[in-house]
Amino acid sequence: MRVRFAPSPTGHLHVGNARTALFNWLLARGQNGTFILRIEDTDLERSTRESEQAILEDLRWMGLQWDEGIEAGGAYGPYRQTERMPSYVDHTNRLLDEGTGYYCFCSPETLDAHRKAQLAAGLPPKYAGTCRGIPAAEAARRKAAGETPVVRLKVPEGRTVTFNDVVRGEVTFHTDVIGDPVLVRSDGIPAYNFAVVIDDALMQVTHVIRGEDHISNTPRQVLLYEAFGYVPPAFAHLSLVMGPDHAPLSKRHGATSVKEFREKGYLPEALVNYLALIGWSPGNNDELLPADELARRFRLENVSHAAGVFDEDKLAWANRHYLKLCAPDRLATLAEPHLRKAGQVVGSVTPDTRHWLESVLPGMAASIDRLPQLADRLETVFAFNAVTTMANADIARELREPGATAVARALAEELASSAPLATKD
RNA sequence: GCCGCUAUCGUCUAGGGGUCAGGACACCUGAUUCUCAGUCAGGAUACCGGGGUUCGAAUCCCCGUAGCGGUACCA
Repeated sequence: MRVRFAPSPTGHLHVGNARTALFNWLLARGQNGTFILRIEDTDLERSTRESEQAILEDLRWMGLQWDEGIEAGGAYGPYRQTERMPSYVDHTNRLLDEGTGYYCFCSPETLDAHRKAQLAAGLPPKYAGTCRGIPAAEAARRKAAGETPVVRLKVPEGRTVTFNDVVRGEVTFHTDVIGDPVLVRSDGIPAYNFAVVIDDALMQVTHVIRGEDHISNTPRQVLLYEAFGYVPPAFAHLSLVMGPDHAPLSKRHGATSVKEFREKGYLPEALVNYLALIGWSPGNNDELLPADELARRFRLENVSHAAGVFDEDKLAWANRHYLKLCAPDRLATLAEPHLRKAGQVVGSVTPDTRHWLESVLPGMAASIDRLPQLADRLETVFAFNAVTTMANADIARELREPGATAVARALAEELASSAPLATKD
């Protein structure tokens, strides 16, 4: 089994995409498969290396190691689409030679006018097929004369395309509602539908697990597999992650990227566990399980068909759970940037400070939702003022009770007999 | 508009022809000799609507409705 996650490097990793990556990873890990990471950077205007790096960093942070792909290498590279042009050119020529692909010289304006007219007439706005019949010789002459055509796929008329979706079952589309898709743009860069098919086929991907937004593209892709004589992989379309209002989760709902959740102080294992619970259940009424156990139980067939609402409260609940399991030294490491941000840690951390943090943080971590709240807890220690505290009548009365005095005395003795804290700063 | 996908508590879900429709988050109540958090014990809340099939439908079928996706030289 070979699966892949193929993000476009056009921004940070959205939790919805992170979930898609996770489901791929879970399947690969659980079934002893190979998890491939491919970068789909054919949108030249929006793709950046910075985004690519950010996505890689987020995936690593979540612990979703890939076996093959960008930076990891492998026998099916390169793993960045813009570096795979020779394959695309080769496949374009095959289609052109066979006549299943053809040059289209229609201008964007013409296309746009036609689309609007179709819409106005209440018809599906598909490409009219104007350039389907242009002879090869004429196309060659026009190209030589400087025109820059796109290459389209000739979608067969009057038939049906069916594929079996692992999560949804059989899905059928009629080719009459599919316009001839653009395979190669006028600048020679392949379009999504074309590049994915070639890459997935050449990389021997066996299961294409991706977002539901690609379900309508699938028949076009199946047609391409047919045109090339390749065996289509199994498809599995995951429903989308929504906001509380059932609109796709976006910035206006608050945090949406893995990076933001990391900065808000969620542990990677909490995010991973929670994300796995949207649209899937480990069974047995279990919810909080380590990633390897999730992978062991994961079945694509059990993934929900319906979109799920992202619930940060439940994420926080998972985070509380993992915060309690967090080892002291790791907790100190994770907390440090947040304490630093709160001004509680300044300069380099001395072994004494480190030791103190490791001993005091775990107790506090038991009652917080997120890492930054550790600073709030610590604040009660740093900001304690005996004078103002005793000025509070209720507290003063409370502390004068016999029981309280005994406790205070015992604490003072305990403190006096233990090693003093470092006081040099 | 057209095509496609989807529909169990507020939310994530289990289940799936005969169940007290189960769990979790959130919420409410009580306990934990004050409070907060935690923890523990309880509680309230759901099968989108209408038709069919059937002895029996939340479950199967059809229609409707709603949400989402697509209908790009974005992916």
